[in-house]
Amino acid sequence: MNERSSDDAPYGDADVAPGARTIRDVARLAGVSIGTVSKALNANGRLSAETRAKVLEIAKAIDYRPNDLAQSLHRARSMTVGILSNDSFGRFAFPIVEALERRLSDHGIAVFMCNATDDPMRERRHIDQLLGKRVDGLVVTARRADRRAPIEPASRGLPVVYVFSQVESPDALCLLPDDEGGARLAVSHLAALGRKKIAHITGPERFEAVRLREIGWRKALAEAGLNAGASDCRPGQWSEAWGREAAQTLFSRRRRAMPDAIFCGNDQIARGAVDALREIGLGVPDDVAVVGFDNWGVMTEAARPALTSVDMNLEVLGREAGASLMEMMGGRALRGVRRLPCSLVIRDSCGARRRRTERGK
Amino acid sequence: MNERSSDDAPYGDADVAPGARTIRDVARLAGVSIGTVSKALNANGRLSAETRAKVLEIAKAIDYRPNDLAQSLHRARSMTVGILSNDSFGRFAFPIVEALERRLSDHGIAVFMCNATDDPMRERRHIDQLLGKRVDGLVVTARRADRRAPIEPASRGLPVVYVFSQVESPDALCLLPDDEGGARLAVSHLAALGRKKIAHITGPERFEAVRLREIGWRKALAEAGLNAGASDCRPGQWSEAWGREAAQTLFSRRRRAMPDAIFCGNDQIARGAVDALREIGLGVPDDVAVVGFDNWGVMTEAARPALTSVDMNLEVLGREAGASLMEMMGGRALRGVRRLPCSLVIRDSCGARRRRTERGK
DNA sequence: AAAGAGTGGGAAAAGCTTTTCTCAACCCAA
DNA sequence: TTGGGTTGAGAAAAGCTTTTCCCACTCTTT
Repeated sequence: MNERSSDDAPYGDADVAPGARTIRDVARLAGVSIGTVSKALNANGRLSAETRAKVLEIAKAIDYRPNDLAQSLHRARSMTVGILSNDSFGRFAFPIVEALERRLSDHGIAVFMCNATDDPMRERRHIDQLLGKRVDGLVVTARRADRRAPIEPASRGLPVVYVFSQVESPDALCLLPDDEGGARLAVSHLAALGRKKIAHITGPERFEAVRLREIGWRKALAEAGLNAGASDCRPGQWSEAWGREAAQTLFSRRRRAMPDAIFCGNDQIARGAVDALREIGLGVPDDVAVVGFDNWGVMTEAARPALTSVDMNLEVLGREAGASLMEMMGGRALRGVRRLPCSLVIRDSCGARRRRTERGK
Repeated sequence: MNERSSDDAPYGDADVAPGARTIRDVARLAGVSIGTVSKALNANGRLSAETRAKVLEIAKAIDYRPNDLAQSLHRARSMTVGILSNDSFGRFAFPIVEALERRLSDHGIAVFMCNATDDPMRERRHIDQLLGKRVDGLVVTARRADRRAPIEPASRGLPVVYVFSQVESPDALCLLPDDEGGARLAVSHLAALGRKKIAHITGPERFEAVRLREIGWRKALAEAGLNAGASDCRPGQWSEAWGREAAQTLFSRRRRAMPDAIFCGNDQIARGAVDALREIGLGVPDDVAVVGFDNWGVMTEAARPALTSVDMNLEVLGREAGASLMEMMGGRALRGVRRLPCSLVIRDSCGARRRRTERGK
């Protein structure tokens, strides 16, 4: 216990210069060269077990951590990517970005977050900054009505993935939810439950998502042998107020022309609709079934009854974006538009759930 | 036009090696040394105007961008900070993070986004990663019921700011909204409008914010010479359902004991309350005034009537966090708990707005 | 015309790693 | 005893900038 052993030296902070420890500190304390330290830490060259152990011990004792900047400089890969959001990160971008960050950070890749808020100058500055930092890839995300122009550096060979946003160039890789498919899912479900007259209240038509969801609605109606009344599709706003207003209009018709189901373009509209129906005195789902879109918990759970809704599986979108980006960073060239499937989350507003007749068991 | 001029050489991509251009490429094409290029780009040493112009021209032509990794390595400042979020970035963290990012990126500082989702292992990994990347500072944010343990590397001299989250150590700098003050603002406002019996429906008591808002409510009542009935404070859940339920209970009392105002712990509760009141047949704000907390647009605008609500000014919080972090990175030591003021956003549910009697003009 | 001052640009070090190449020492066998 | 093979570790270059120091050249002045 008293002999000269590795326990003798505590290697306190006093032994190393202030600031972060460098490989030099380890080398000096271990009495070896910096090359040897590097080899020991990376289990790389040929070293005696003793030397290796000694180095590792010291490195741990002084809490040495390799400088990623130097590593990146050396291997010409920074192990970082940038995420550029245009509309500020909102309800939609978040789950995506979160899943993406998780995916990438599991592979040791860190994520720079940049928010351009639709300001081209800021976007330009951010891209410059990211290029300066030598990011290995870029993710561009934004909820936008229209397609955006591709980011410039794509031409420089930097991998770029557009997620939840579509770009004009055919060489870009765009990941999007399958809005049309999601709409079909919802409307087919309603049709399968026996609904005959399914209306559609939705958001502003300048959104591509609105147009695609309407197409899905029409196709599903056609498949089910139903037809869309001339005034059964009501584009408007993404708000509860619009949902209420449109529902009121829809149900101020003569009784025969009233819908027995509404497929809504988002959950806020759907919630407005169920509120209006309740106030009119119609039961949901008994008289009218309602399905929303987005599966946004705050809305679906607070609505009475709880909303059945289409989920865009944004986390999957984020994960796939991460996976695609990593493939591209690995050298593969990906391009084109990929639309990932939505799913339908069934709650009480569509009438598919068996009515609970008893409370207890 | 035909003479030898600087327009002769387009300096196409063919003239430089693949990958990002380096200062060497510029030096070679300009026929000067790399030191000279550096001086020209940084307007630093003594150079002839010609040389400087030539270098700048070439740098621009080949789209040269200094390698931040090398710069950071050299000046031992990475110009990056990490943002560590514990609960996933949610409705609260977003505005903060966004303002923070904007503030920092205006100073050329890039932001690493890390999400630990309350997993200590992930948090540890993220911190290690950030330290490896030699971030100049760290922001920790999270909406949590309880105080968290301080991040470890704080002891190493790395500036850390806790925002929207409080930490046990007195040496830490914590930025928080003034929950108590916000509550007083709301309740004093109601009292000033002549309300005599102001109830409080709020969230789970394990949240410090709930406890502080209750204190604010009590103090404001006392200041106004009102007293809090024994059952006028109702902690519960952060949900609309709870808001409805609590309001129903509150108004199933005998008429004399009914409140004429409710201060709610958040906007969801407030919205549930106004819905319940409407269904009971009580008018808001005529019979009962309601004030929410958070000023969350989705709720305040959709509620009928639109909710008056306390705004925590999260963007200000984010901006201040950025400013504080930069001060700390500049060498100043900041510590302690700073609570930033809330403000009251007046809409229709509190009765302060003049009732619109005419529609047209 | 020569000496001194001033000016413009280059060389080199430093910042931290990784990796390759080289070298010294040791051991074993002939 | 000597030579060859093996092993362990160091030296140095490369990756990209910045900055300091120094040198050579030119212009001015006496």
